[in-house]
Amino acid sequence: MGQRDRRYEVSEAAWRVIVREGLDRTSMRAIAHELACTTGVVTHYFRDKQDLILFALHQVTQALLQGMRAVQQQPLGCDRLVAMLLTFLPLDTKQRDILKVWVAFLGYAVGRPELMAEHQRSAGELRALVMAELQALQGAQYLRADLDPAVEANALLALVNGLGLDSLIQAQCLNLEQQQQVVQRYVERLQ
Amino acid sequence: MGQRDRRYEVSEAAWRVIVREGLDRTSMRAIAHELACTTGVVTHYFRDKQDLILFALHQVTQALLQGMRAVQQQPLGCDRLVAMLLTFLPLDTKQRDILKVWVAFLGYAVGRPELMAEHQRSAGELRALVMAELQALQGAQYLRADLDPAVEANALLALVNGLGLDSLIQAQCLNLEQQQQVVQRYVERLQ
DNA sequence: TTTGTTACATAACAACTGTTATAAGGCAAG
DNA sequence: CTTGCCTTATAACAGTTGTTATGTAACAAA
Repeated sequence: MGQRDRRYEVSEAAWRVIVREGLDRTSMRAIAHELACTTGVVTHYFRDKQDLILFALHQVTQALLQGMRAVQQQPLGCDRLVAMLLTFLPLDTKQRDILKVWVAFLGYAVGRPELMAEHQRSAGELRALVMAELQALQGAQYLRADLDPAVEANALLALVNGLGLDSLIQAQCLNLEQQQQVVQRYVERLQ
Repeated sequence: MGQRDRRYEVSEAAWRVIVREGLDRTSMRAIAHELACTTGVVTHYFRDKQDLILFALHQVTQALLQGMRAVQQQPLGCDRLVAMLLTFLPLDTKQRDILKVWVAFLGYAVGRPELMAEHQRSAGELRALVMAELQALQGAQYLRADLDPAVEANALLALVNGLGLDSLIQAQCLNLEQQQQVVQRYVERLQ
């Protein structure tokens, strides 16, 4: 087991504590306890707590990007775009946890410009992917030529972000099927 | 100056600290310092810190509801619905701060079911308002009769929530005019 | 004036925080 | 074996946290 893997283990332990107890209760000692070891391990693989936080936040971005890239295996088409967008909805426990950690970090970034900048970069990468998808669909005549890919990419991401958030809050919201329909219909209107 | 007002002053001081420094750095002492007094004031008007947090969170909900109810003065129509939805977008500094505090609290509520339930109640009230508006518009033949008000209310709120969030992250996102257009177009499709 | 309530200040408490230094064991290379 | 590195444990540090108790003015009611 390399040191790389150990870093991931610490980060994943941090995730579990964040999801279960909240980010502010995720102390070095709590992470170590989750990993069933002492704080010596945590401090050995991460300089600072901020170092750990940034690593864990980066993991969130990677998880989201990985989910989106996975559906790029499918053949080009509007269904692929929809599938890509549905990646953001918390359909299983894992994606639900990803969203929870993401929200926790976003709230934590309020009043912290350097962390908010990290979110900005992350959102930029995701938007670029969706925008490229839209342009590809436009080029293949799947979508109308008069719409602005940048605007639509933002709108679509905002929509799925909002839907995912509502799911997290569990505001007696739409079930997953209904959420998928909402996204589906929005995409259909772009055709 | 009654005791009610003093409670609001403390809560507003807490808001300012949250926006400027982040929720986790918003300690009793920081709030007192922001109010230019000692912690005795804070502890005198709030039993717990949780008591203070819940009050401040409730203030966020009230601020959002107040903004939505204000536009209900306008004559019924699709423009009123759009105006109601635009309430959630951070067009000025105050609404931007409201959104920041809201996001901070939402992230803080991860791993805290009782706080998440408060968000749930808040979201429920907002959704009820939008849903009532949709039903009124349907009754007046402004909107198509075949669409489900509950689904559309959720979708619309998700859209504006997502747009507002993107604005907060400042992800080189759409400017306010473009965001308004996105909402406007979505509503037009419901007609 | 006396009394009692409200409003605020001060100080101390134990618990917890991130950080750091030091030490001990595991294990491969020489 | 010895040497040195990697990993982990332990302990202590100074600072911050929420909470609580106590003290002290201000001020209205009696």
